[in-house]
Amino acid sequence: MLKLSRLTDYAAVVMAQIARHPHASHAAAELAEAVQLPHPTVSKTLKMLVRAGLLESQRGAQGGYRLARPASQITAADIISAIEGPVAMTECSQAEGDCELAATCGVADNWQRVSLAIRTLLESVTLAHLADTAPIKLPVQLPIQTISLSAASA
Amino acid sequence: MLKLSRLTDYAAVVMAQIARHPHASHAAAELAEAVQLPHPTVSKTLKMLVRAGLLESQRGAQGGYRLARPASQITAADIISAIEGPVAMTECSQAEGDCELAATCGVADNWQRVSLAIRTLLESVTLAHLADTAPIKLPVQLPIQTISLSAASA
DNA sequence: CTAATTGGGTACCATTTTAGTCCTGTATAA
DNA sequence: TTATACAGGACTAAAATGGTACCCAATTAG
Repeated sequence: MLKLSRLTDYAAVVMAQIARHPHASHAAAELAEAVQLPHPTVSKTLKMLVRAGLLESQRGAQGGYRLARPASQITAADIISAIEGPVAMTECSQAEGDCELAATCGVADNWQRVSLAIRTLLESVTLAHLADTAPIKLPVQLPIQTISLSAASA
Repeated sequence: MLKLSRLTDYAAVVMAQIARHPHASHAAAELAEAVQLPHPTVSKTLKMLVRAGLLESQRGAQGGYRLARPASQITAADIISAIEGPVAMTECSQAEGDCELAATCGVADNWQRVSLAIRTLLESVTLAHLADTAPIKLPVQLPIQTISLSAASA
C-alpha cells in the first residue's frame, strides 16, 4: 500500500491541531482529547516530534508543546521522517553499498529517481497546507519537473 | 520510511528481468537464479503478478512466465498494487467512511490529494523505464499539475 | 501412455515491526 | 512544596511480513 504507519498519521493530525492554535501551549492530554486518540500513544508521538526538532516542549504546570517553527516551514516529509526515518521507497534508495544484490537488481537507479520525486513532492507540502481546510494549491509541479526532466511531450 | 515491502521490490526486479527478454518464457527457477533470490519466494511473487494480470503463465515443460502486455503499458503503480494492494498513504486515502476519526482528523482531504499525486507519479513510470538502464525521462509534471491545482472538494 | 517439467494453491512457521502501556525521573509554576 | 506535565526507557501484545514446504494440476516430450 505504500502506506504511512499509524503513528505517522497521528503525528500529522496532532501537528495540524497544534498548527491551528500556534500561540498556545498544548498539553499531551489536551491534544489526545481533541484528536480522540489514546493519551500514551499521542504522548509517544509528541516526543518523537520533539526529538526531530519539529516541536518544542515546556515542562511543568502550564507547559506543553508548541511548534518549533512556523507551520509553513514544516513539511510533510519532515513529519514522516520524524516518525519513520528518511523517506525512501527501497533500502538502496537511502544508502549506497548496503545492498549486495545491486549487480543483479538492475532497477536501483530508476527506483531512486522515483523515490526522489516522491520525497520532493512531500517536501513541497507544508504543515500549513495540511492544517488548512482548503485544498492544497501549490506549485507542486516545479520540483518534480526539476528532477525527472528533460520532459518529453504529453 | 514510506518503504515498499521487500516482496514488492523483488517483483519489480523480476518484472524488469522478464521485460529485458520479452520473447522468451521464463521459468521461476531461472528467474530466481538470475536475480539471486530464494526460489520459493520468487515463485510466490510471480503468482501474485499473474493474479494481478501483469504476467501470463504457461504450465508444463517449456512453460514459464511472460509479460501479459508490453512493458511500456505496465506501470510502477501496477506492480506495487499487485503485491501490496492499492497505492494509498493512509487508510482513508482509499475508501471513505471507514475512518470514524474523520471529524477530529482535519487533514484527510489534503492527505488524499498528496496520495493521489504520488499515485499519479507512480502511474507515469512504466516497467519499460524501470528496466531501462537509462534515467527516466518522463513528463511527470503534467499529471501532478492537474491534480494539485484547483482540486475540488472530496 | 507415461514421465518429466513447471506452475497453482494452501497452510504453516519464524521473524520483525508496530502499537500501545507503564513506570520512574525531572523540570516548572503557582 | 506540591501539582502539573514532559522525558526516557522497558516491556508486552498483536499484526504484518517473509519464507518454506507440500501436494495438486497442466502440459509436453518421448
